[in-house]
Amino acid sequence: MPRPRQALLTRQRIVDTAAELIDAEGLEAVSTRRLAAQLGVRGPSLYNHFPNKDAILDAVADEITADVDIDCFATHEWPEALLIWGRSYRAALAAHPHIVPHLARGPGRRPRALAMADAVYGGLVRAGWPPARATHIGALMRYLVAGSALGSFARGFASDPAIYVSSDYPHLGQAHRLAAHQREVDEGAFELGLEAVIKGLEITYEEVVVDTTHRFHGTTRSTGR
Amino acid sequence: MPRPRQALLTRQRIVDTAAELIDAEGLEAVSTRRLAAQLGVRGPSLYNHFPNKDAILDAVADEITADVDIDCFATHEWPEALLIWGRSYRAALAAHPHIVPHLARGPGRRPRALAMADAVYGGLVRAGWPPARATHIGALMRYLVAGSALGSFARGFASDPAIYVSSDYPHLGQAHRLAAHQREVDEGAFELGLEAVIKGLEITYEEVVVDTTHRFHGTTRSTGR
DNA sequence: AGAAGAAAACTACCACCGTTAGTTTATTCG
DNA sequence: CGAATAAACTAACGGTGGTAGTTTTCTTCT
Repeated sequence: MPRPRQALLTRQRIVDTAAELIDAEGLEAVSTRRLAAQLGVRGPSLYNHFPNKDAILDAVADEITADVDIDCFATHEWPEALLIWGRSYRAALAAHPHIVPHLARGPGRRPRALAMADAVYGGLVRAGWPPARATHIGALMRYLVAGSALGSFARGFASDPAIYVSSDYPHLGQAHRLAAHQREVDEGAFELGLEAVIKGLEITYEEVVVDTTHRFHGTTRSTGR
Repeated sequence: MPRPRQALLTRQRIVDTAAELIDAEGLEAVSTRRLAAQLGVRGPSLYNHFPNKDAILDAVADEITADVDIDCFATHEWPEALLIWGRSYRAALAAHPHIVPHLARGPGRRPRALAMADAVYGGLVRAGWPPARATHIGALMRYLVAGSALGSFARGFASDPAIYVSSDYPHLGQAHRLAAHQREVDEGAFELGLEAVIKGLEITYEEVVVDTTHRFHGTTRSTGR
């Protein structure tokens, strides 16, 4: 079957179908042939629209972060902006957790991720954070978001309860019951971490930014570590 | 070549060689044939010692976490124990960052990871943390450690500076210079996060544990969220 | 209108992947 | 000593990402 009168594929259709497949059967289930079959097409046809498989997954990842709220950095003070951004970022990834391992394999070409980094970095620097700290805060937030979104990784516990009867792990008898509600654990851990981090950063902000700027325009040396 | 007089392979030798290969060329470079070749052997021979490839990678991951300090939970107050554990955990993973994506693919059979979870959970509960909170704290710490150890993922920035000239990202001109020293960024972000989290948890601890226990043995209801 | 070129599907491969089956030989155990 | 086990091998299976080259359609330019 040569070029059809009406094109069978679109970048958008490929991305959407890939996302569905990932959500339904996980990242490993996505092979070029399998994805193509789902699209009623023959495998190599995908390469008319994407240079390789990674580019498809990058596009899926990029799409998923489309509606992360980054305007908040223009409309709110930095602590609240971090809260809003972090929660919407996490919600976006947690809705498609199977894509998260792909993020762990390199930066890729994801324009929206760059736009996000830009907004966060810009907002923090504008608020007075030193550039290096702004970068740290952005990275730190990504750790929390990605870690908690990826249940299967956050899950330090196996799904087989038989493991925990071993007396090698005397305290885990109750813990594995908690692990059964993994969604709640991840959500709770994220909220706990998010709030703790922002609390801690507000203290650091007073020391590093406010004191240094307003008091006597002094050296940053005194902030210690 | 049938069974040799002296066995060519050992579980330990396979694990060590796999770790070297991962460190030198990354996780994707490890195929059973390639690993076998490095061991002077023929691929399927590995299956005399491990049930499958994942088990080999699990063993590597487990070995790498061998000297994470978990005794600290027996010898220190919980905030300092978290600090010590977190830093040694991160150091262990950061020394072999290419293995981290494998951790993101499920719990696997890693006895040392379970022992670690047990020690952390036990230590926190012994210190008075409610079980659910102890689980959250353990998960939260793993987010920070894994995220910061995996530079290539934490790196929200591509290595190609040409991307950042685009006016779509007005604030990233300086940021990508920081991204060049990715090791330092990850280390800085981790330290910032670790200290902020512990600060924040100490506040929460006062509210949730000390107040509830010592004041009037009240209900836990008042701690809110 | 007609020629030229790009685009989008295809078939046929390629090298590689993880894994299984079955073979041969050496070691170990009863 | 015989039997069972263990550790290497060869051969092969189905699947993978990706390339080359073919055919036909659509678009664009003169």
